[in-house]
Amino acid sequence: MKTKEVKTYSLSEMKDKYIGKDGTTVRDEYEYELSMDVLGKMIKSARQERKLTQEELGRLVGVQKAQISKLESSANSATIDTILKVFKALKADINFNVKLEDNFIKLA
Amino acid sequence: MKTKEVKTYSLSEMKDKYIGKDGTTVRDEYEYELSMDVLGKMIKSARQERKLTQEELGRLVGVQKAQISKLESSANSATIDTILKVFKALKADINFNVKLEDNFIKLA
DNA sequence: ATGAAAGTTTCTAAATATAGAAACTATATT
DNA sequence: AATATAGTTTCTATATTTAGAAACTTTCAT
Repeated sequence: MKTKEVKTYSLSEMKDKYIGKDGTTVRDEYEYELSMDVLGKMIKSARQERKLTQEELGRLVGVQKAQISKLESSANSATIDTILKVFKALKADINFNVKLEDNFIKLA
Repeated sequence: MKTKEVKTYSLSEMKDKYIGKDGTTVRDEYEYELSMDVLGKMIKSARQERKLTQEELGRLVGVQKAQISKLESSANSATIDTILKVFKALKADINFNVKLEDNFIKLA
């Protein structure tokens, strides 16, 4: 997998952007640009919110803790299937959207 | 890849849910549950909005038209890398979020 | 400082995705 | 109906991901 150095934000940094509103955080409504990097961090963050160790999450997913570690550190580019399996085990919903940019020019 | 039969909506069906607001559609703000199925349909829909054939998109991504066809029909579970490559070629931003469900019970 | 628990890395094997090429099918257009 | 264009499927090869197991390292509590 080819990787590129990009400015990253820690999850907590990103989550700090949330606006507290009578108890419920809007945090989970915050949108992230899709990347394996952020996805891995989201898995870790969700696992921690569930108070699970990598081994426990592994058991829920049906894999070794080593797999969870690899996913969280985005050691490689996971398949959609794998991502879904993990979030399902965490009882988390993952939603997305696509937005076309304005600057597209179709060349002949 | 294991698949499951689920009730699906066509992209246009889904997009019909948008609320028109002075010219600009809110359509692109609509959120979809992550699945290879929907992802494939989004690629197709975005490609069509760009007025590209599968062959042309293939050229932009750097693959044969057959690959684009496979992705759009979700013949398999793509990797995040592949998904990103395609949306990048389409000059489209893909964002996501994760929401923890309430009904999680950690068993001992 | 020691020990236990949690997380990471490395090795190997197996499964799956990616890819091109070519044949095939479907869709339009005239 | 014939042709061109667009999209799909099949075949084969290669690359990559997934996975377990075990060794290793880090972190944390005492």
